Amino acid sequence: MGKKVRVRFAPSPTGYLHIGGARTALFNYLFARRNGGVFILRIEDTDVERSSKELSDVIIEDLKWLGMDFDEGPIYQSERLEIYRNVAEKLVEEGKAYRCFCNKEELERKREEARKKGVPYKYDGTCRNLTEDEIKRNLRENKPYAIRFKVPQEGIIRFKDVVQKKIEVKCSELEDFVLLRSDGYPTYHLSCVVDDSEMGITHVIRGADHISNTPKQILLYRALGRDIPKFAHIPLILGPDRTRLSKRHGATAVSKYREDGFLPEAFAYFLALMGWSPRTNKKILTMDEMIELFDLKDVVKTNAMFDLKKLEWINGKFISSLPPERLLPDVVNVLKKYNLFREEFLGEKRDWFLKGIDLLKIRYRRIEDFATLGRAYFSDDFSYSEEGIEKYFKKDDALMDALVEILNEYSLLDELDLEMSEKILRSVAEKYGVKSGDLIGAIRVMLTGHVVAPGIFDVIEFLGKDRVLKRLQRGIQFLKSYGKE
RNA sequence: GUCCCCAUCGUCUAGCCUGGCCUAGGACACCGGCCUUUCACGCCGGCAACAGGGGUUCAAAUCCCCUUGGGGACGCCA
Repeated sequence: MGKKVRVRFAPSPTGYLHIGGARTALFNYLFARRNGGVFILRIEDTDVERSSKELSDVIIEDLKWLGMDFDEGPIYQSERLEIYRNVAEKLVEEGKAYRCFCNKEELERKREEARKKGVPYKYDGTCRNLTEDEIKRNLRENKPYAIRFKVPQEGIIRFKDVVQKKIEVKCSELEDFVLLRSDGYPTYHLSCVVDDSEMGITHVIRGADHISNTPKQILLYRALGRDIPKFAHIPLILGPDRTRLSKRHGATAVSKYREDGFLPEAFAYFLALMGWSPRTNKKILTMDEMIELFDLKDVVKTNAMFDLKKLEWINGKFISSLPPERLLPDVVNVLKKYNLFREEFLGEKRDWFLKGIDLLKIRYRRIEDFATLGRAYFSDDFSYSEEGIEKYFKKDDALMDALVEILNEYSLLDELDLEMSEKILRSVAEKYGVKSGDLIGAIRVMLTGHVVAPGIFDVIEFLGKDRVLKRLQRGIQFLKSYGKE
């Protein structure tokens, strides 16, 4: 029996939650839930300059939107500074780390030099072998210092990544990396290792960009005498140009997709599909189903490219399959955004509103579509599409007569329902020798503004007698003056 | 440049570990067709890949080596 699984998502609040981070969080979350483990949120805000509380709040909000709730945390590293300092000092006492008095300018110069020469830069170890006296003098002079880890000169670090292959790096490739900066703040390596081990993290699931950090951290675990967790480095997400997805590829913030009308269920599933193979014939999976199926063994090694088309397809699938009640709040929001919302949609017309969502959802891929493509269903203020006019507004006497007769017949009815509206239309079409398709097409554009719509009789029933008559009148007027010859 | 990792349709991937069932499967996208009052949905069909070269073997997408290509890391950022 292994230990209880404990994983963490550890973003640094120097920007919004981006797609890559969200997916890392998701894999951690799925893994934790699948194994009855604990999912912890840790905020790595040790870079005071760039971190902010606002940003970490937004990240938490985005995680929750995606349906990921954490069991412990958020733990802020900025509140644990004392711990890291103590560990660093202890390492110095034990001779496993040392004070480095080199100043930044000096180091920058050496790095620059190395770059010019085209040789790989590595800290030269100037302060590694300082004598006791030199150290004392520096200290007495109050020279600022950083603490560096003393990397063994020889040996090979090997680890078996859960996702990748066996990875091995020679110690000679590693430099004496900084643990504690001269301002007293820990670097990533220190705070990460200290926290992971103190929090009892069993599996470190993170982006493949961290692979090269792992050997250093393993060394640190050893120096500290702590258990080394399992590592799972998941492949990166690439933009269309095959480089790591970043701001310049456009929208990378999760919040942007939320605003653009993507459903959290859809977005999470899409994220999971980049780098994970659920091995099932099911096309769409909910979060619970993903949890059921998730296994790190099914995480692939190759980087994935972000494919918006697929996201949209998945989103469309979710929109189609979700009950209108679930879609309602999102549709309300987007209608508000477009100034199409009316209070009665949530009041006396709620059922009618739900019916509308249900009618439309199967052909929409974004929530936004309810307000754009679906404008005519919720507002009387809409125009006819070019395509609609072109295709169905033909000047034709028989068509015109039929339209007028339909208008009359409809107005005689108490209520326009699905059956009656169709019965009347079909008989009028026959009477005037007009193809019912042409008649329906023209009416569709008059009622909805588009050539694309749900079944016309559904639309008629949904809009109701009053609106149908008004729109028909308006349409007939329009046809008289602007119809195509 | 140095080190590390990766390599199947345009894209996401199955198959690779434990060679033969692979004339390489699925999905998105794309293109046809059916259904239909339109579109969408749905259904049917099509296009399309083992990066290249050497081995090993009776047999290689699967194992080994090289080349090429791609990505990542080389900070007192995380």
